[in-house]
Amino acid sequence: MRKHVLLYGLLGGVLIAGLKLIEYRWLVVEYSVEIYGGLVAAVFAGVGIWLGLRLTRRTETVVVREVVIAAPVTFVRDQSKLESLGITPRELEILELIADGLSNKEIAARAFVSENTVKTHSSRVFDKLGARRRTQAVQLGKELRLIP
Amino acid sequence: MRKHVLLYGLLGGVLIAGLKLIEYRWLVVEYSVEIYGGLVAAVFAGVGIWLGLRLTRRTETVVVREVVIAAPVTFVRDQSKLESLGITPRELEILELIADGLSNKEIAARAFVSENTVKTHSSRVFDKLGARRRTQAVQLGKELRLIP
DNA sequence: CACAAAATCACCCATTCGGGTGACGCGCGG
DNA sequence: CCGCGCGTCACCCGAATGGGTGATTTTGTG
Repeated sequence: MRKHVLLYGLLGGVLIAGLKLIEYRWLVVEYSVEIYGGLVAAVFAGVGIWLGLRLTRRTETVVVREVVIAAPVTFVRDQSKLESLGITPRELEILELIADGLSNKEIAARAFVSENTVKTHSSRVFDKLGARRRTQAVQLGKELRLIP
Repeated sequence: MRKHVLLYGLLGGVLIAGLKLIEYRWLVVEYSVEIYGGLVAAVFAGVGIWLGLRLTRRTETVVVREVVIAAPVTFVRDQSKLESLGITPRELEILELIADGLSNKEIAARAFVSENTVKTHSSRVFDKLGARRRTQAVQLGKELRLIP
């Protein structure tokens, strides 16, 4: 920065000196003062632009901040698969309870229905999932993103 | 950019005109040509700098890239829990197959052992996990990071 | 209201599962 | 060499599970 200012001053001095020299030689007598002014203007404008570029050279800082997004534990149920399989809300609920490792009896107690009802729901959901065992139903349910 | 160039040209024209005017009024007769040149130089240097600034204005770009680091599919078995529970490799293997939704018979076929052996292993692993059903064992196994 | 889908419950039967017990062989470390 | 842990296998029994059928009630929608 300071270096540039000094350089600018020095350059200016040299130019002034040069102009002075030119002036007394032939420019003034040969050409009009407009030419002289234009020349000076052009030179200084050029120097000005150059200086402007120098002074404002700003390295384009690209800050790349890598942010680790919160673990995608955000379970989203695949509603479309749920519909395409024709699994009802109640059946899904039973499936979730099965996945929690509960027995039919425990599920019945928790869902306020009879054990037979739980069996019916589970049978239906197994059928829709193509599962033969509850463990398989759980495995498929997780794989198909029906349960967390 | 083009706008700036046009503006610069226009400004230059106006200045030239102004100078022309000044020239015929009093500047030339009152002051030396050095003053005149200096004035022109100063004006154009200023304009040049301004133009330089305009043309090179560069906004500091901060790019924030949100990167999802390696999905937490990196399952690491909790060896310590495995040891503290006294679960043997074979038992763990059976547990994994149970988690895959296989029946004891299927597991027996896959592990090249009799169904009775599978039952023994599963019984032991259930006991060590404190599970009463295979679904519960799977649930606990996943929770304890023993199986994926 | 009428109809369909969903939810509820029951019963039967075969299979699977879980729990318990006992036994045998193998390899390793005291 | 002997004991122990591990893996293997067998048998029994009761409970849980699944598979099938049928029926009633509830609920939502046209």
